[in-house]
Amino acid sequence: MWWHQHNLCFRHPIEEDYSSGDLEEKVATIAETDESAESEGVIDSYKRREILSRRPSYRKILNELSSDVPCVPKIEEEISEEEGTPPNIATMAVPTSIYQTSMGQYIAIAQSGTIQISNPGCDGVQGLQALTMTNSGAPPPGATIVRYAAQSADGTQHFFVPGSQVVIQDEETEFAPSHMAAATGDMPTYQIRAPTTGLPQGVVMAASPGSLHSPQQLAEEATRKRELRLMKNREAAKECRRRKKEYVKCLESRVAVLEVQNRKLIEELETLKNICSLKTD
DNA sequence: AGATCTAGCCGTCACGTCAT
DNA sequence: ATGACGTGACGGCTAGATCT
Repeated sequence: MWWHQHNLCFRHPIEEDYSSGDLEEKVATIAETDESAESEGVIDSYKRREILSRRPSYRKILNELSSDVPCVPKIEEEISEEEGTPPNIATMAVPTSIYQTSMGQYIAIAQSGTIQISNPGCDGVQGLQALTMTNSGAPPPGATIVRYAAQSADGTQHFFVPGSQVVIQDEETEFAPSHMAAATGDMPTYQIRAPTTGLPQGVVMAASPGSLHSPQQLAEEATRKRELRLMKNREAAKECRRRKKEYVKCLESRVAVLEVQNRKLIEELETLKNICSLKTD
């Protein structure tokens, strides 16, 4: 596979990643026809899809690179799989679930119901922020208001918690009673609710699939599932793009390093040549 | 100033891979 | 077999640059 070779090669994306002869032939054919097709403004997207599939994840590729070259940083694995509990969380209450947000923050949900948020970039307890669950209040039915002692608020954040629920940062504290918003000052409010983004905020689908009977309920369930899938895919796409950027940056830095090495080797060669010519004279 | 181009980002779809 | 996940492709949107 091309990323196993120790020489860097940038190729048209359509050419990437195919080592089997059959596929290479296909790729070559497609790559050639691609140009002509593009000139005609016609691209066989079906064939292209066929060729473009089976590409390993950027994480895999980059980690392959990093195993070859120690200076290449590895892309972080999911904390639940490889990294384990972040150190600044491990020192606190024993969590039952740990999640990572798209902002890189860790959320630990303890058995007691306590939610802890930590910023991986911060040291020790500084990066850990406590959440207080206040289930008894005026918030909409089914939604749990979570007060989050944030140190800095930078836009809306969605956190995923067990049971296909979502923790949603409410910048305007629109679902918190005004007196609560006043009491929390600048602290943003968070809600835990079902990910029904297509439905009005605060509406929670309570029915389980097994208890659905009417066509309307089935339709609602289907909509809910679709919304959930879209939301997850949205997040996945963001993460994928982030990894891709990281991957490209890594390749660029490798190019820079290899160019320097190449220059040095050329200089060395010239020096040796000069020495040889002097000796022969 | 308005039109056009370009690059970058995002959401969605389709599809392959992997784990269960 | 099936669901979750990762990623390429595509189209829409936007901001900045360039052209007329």
